[in-house]
Amino acid sequence: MSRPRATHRGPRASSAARVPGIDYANLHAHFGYALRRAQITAFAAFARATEGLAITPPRYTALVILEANPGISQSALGEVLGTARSGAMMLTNWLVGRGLAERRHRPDDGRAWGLYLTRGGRALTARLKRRVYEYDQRVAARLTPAERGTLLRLLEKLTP
Amino acid sequence: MSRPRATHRGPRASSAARVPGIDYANLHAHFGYALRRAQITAFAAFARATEGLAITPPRYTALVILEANPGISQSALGEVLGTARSGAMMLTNWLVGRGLAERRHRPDDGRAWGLYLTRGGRALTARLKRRVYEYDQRVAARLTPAERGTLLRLLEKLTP
DNA sequence: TATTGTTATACTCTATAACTATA
DNA sequence: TATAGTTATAGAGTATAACAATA
Repeated sequence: MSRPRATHRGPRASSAARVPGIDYANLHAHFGYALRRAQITAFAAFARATEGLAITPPRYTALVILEANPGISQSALGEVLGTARSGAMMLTNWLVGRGLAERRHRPDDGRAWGLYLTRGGRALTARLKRRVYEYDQRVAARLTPAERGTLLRLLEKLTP
Repeated sequence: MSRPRATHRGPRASSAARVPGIDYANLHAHFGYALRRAQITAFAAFARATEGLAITPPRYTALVILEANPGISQSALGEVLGTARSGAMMLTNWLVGRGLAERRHRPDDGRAWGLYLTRGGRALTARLKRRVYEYDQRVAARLTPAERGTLLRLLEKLTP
């Protein structure tokens, strides 16, 4: 996925700390392992930022993408999220059911929907963006400003 | 989780590439998003490294932990993996069912098991470690040696 | 023939809670 | 009373496959 495809059920308490007395061998020298641990930390921050709002990472991504790409089709949304069409549909159903997004028929293509945020969806998205950004920066606060830029650059370089 | 807790079902085809024509807003400036994309790349490499072996990240972690901590209890293993006791049990059942690990009664505590790799488990673990390391390095090859060290250091610093 | 959306189904992983046996 | 292991159950998330409508 491009595509943050999350398996994430909402707030989780787990931390990424090492268990004392355990020999981790060379696990921590692996990028896959180190990335996973860091991601758990970032997930925990996301969960706190969206507490009580039933927003998961893919839902958040969908809101941001819909805001920036009004009229996008369900298939394209699924492609961005890296999920199958059926998954994009259930996600869209959830957004529509909450009154956050709506489907509009496309004049040019009778098969596809155009997806749009509702007023409530735009309001929630704006609020979420502030909160998620705030908690993201709180995680990043463990690094110096220079280190933050370096980390983002290296992560981007790692990803094709 | 500490704890690489994977939701990962084996080889997955998804890539982490951007979809052309889509406005991603400032998603890529978020550490949570960037970490997730990088992790997807690392997962894909892990899947290739373990192709056909039915090894998932938590299973791999369990093998490495059992190798380095012979006699560890199921509860401790669950704590390392960041999963509930029931999850540690199912994972252990899987390893035992494949003949990779065995439970031995502890002389000092009648409640707990001591977990040990079998000879086959040790052989598979040794093989997996080489392969996973190889693919991990292949991902890291997109970075210079200096950048690799920097990335690991920054990821470690990000994680409490 | 290919594509969009839809529905149904199954599978994996995980969590919770209740139970037992030991401590 | 607390802990290790076990079992059963439920839930979220995802994938696959088949179908109808449209291109």
